[in-house]
Amino acid sequence: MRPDHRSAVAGQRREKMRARLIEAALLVVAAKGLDGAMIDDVAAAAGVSRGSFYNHFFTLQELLLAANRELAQELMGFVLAELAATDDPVEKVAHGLSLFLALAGAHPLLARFAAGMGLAGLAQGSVADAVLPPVLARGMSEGRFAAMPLPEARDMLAATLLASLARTARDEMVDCTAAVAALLRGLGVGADEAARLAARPVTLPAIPPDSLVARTEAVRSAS
Amino acid sequence: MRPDHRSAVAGQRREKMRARLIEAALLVVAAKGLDGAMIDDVAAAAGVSRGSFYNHFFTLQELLLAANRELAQELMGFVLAELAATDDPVEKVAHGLSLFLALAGAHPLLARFAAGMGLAGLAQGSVADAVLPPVLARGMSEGRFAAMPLPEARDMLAATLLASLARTARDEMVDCTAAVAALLRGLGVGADEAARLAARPVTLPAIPPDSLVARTEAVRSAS
Amino acid sequence: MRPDHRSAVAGQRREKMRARLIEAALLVVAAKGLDGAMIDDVAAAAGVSRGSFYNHFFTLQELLLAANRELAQELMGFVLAELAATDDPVEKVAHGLSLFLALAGAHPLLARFAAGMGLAGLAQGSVADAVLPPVLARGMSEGRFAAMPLPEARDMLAATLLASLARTARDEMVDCTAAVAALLRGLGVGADEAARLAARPVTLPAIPPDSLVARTEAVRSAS
Amino acid sequence: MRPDHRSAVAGQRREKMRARLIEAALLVVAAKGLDGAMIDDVAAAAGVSRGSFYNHFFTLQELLLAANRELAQELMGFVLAELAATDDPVEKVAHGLSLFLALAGAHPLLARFAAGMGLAGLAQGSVADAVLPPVLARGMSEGRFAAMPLPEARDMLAATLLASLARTARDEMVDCTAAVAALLRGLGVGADEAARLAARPVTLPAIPPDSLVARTEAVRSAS
DNA sequence: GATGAATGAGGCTTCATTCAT
DNA sequence: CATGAATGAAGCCTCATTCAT
Repeated sequence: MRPDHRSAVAGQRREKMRARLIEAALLVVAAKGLDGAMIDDVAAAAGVSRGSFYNHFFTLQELLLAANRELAQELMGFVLAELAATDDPVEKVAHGLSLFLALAGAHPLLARFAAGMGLAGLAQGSVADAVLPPVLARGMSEGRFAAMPLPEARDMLAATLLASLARTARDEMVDCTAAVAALLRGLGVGADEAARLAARPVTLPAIPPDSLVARTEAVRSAS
Repeated sequence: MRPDHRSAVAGQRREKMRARLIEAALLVVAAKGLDGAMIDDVAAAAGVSRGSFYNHFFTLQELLLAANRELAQELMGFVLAELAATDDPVEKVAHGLSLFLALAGAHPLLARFAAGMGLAGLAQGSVADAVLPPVLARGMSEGRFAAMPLPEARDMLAATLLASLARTARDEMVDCTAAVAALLRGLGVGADEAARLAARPVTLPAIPPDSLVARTEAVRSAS
Repeated sequence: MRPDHRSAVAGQRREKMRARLIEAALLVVAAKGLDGAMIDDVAAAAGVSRGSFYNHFFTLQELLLAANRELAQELMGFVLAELAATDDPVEKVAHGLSLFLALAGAHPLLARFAAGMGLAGLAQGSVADAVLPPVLARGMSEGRFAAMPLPEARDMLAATLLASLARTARDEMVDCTAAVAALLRGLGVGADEAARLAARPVTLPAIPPDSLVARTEAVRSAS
Repeated sequence: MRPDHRSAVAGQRREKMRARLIEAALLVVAAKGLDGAMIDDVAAAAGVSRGSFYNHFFTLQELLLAANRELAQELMGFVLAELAATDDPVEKVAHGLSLFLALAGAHPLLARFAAGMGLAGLAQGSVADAVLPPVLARGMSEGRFAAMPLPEARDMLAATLLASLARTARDEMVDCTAAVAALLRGLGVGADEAARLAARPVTLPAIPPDSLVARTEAVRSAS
């Protein structure tokens, strides 16, 4: 039990509490909406005291942003892992969008959370902002996409996906194939290729049991 | 001064107060965001007392929805008036999107309000929901647009426009031509035609001085 | 019921609530000490809601300062009224100090409040600061007091009185005659004259029933 | 390393920690005032953890009283050492008051702390209460001071000194000579002798480098 | 209708204290 | 002993809503 061991243990516990709060935030926002979420709710959902919240975050906003960031990073990780073998930018975008929508359909909790966060989740610095522009740029430079400013392209994809999430969150049906095909066309992909790529069936990525998504689902189904 | 004259005068005053409150709501939401807006702020911005607010609306939510509705109706009216002479659905959509973005660019106040209202402003029953589907349906049936479910098409247009408004509200530049061209391609319009239609210069619709938009700008510049 | 009448009535009501809060503050500080006083206590003691407090004061500190100021002004008014006929600065100071101590002895509530406020009550801008220096200056220029800087003289008088109030507040006996005589000597008055003036019996000033002091005593005895 | 050696070492460490906390308390109260001081501040200023505080004191109040007591004892020790050679009670009081004011002037930190503690620092059982009455009693019995109750005399001296400290703490100038002369006159000393004694120049007592005062200054200047 | 004082539920934040490591 | 995360009681403050004038 040397000092560095002590502090390592302390750091792990701290990290664990932070993770619990983030899971709780996902659950609460999914259940009561962004504006219905309160610090007390989150603390209660995490099974900790009100004060513990303040030991880790200054404001609810800060926690929600952290949750949004971690969630997006994790999802993006799953999607990118699945796309690792794909080299063509058009296929990458097509399959990526489909995978993303499939994930949201399989985990309505996430759809509700993301929809609740709204356009704020797309802001500069978001994960979408980090991942989309490079592949779009490559596709344009290779002539696979029509040339257009990156922000406009990114916004069209991200905002349309977000609208789909919002529909999923409201339990409305979403025609993913049509949505992806339209977006591909918008990027300049030919109608036939767009239709073919959008129609390709997707396999849901495996969700490791210690991931944020899995843990949150576990907590939810337990309650 | 017969009773019906009295009540007519009273009705006019009532209507005027309602209008002032709606203008005030636009200003306040544009300035402080949806969540920062409070009844007191709105009443103060309208130059009336807190109590007067309750003589006209039950909740702030109600006022905001009314403001959103009136604003959207008015804007849509301007755009549709401009499009009255256009019969082709593709041209109608192309020019309509361009006009809408141009209006938002000219009146950042509106962009900020609409961005503040978020995706909620697109919900079922919204003005966008009333206007877009018919013209999209006609375009599809005439073979001018690719066939796709209407909700997906409407969401792509509305959400992408909203993202553009949000960028305008943040004082970022928006490449309207590129955005409109991408959306037209997404709807199935050929790249060349999309580029040509999106590039057509727009004339800002005239804003009648007694319109909500004009009055709000007047109040804003006075303060 | 003309507009100005309406607003006059409103202003009176506002003033009344302010007065009630100030009375309540005196009672609460006297009962629980400066640091024990809380906004809730004051509101409850005034028989009004928590929110009403905030309609009139921003912070408890502000209310306490207002209470201190009003109390000091009123007391000083009683004392000065009694001294109106006295012209000699030495007599004025001697009798004024005695009267003040007698008032405090007769109204322990005030002693407790003033003692609770501590030296802060003597700060620049206080009533003592407004009243003492002129008479001290006159006494010095007439050669009745030893020449010395006014702040030092004022502090000696005010701080020593405050210490006496604190003893009164703790229910200890205070020898007012001795204290006043010592202070007069400190100002440069001869020992004999100091003793004679300090020993002069005082008649308590009449307390008008609508004064802050009287109203506070009434509220206290009612509870 | 026999048990008693171990415990002796432990005792020294304990004593050292206690001293660090007391120094930290002086610094914090001087910087943020009595009511602004919090356990966390003190612990942080001492460079130890919150928990360590509780290993040495039960409450903040206890620490502050200890700090006040140690500080007063130390200061009084410096002053009394300087006065050891003086036998006459009048000279003892005169020089003692002057020394005390000079010390406070040279160490504004102490003035701020003492001013922050307020009249509470003068309460029964305080160091001033232990030191002043005997010398005042002797002076009165020898006919050097006017006869008066000891509490009144002690309060006049202590409260006036405290008011001077408060002025020093607010960075206002204090005319020590005038203040001391007035107090001596108040005690019954003739004006001429009072003026002469108060005007006598004082030599600041030497501050041993391991004293509380010196250590605190050292910590302060290091930060 | 208009006014704005009064209300109080509801949520926020601090900070003294405990306690497992 | 030292540490610092966790706790939760205790206060603070806002703001939607009511209501007498």
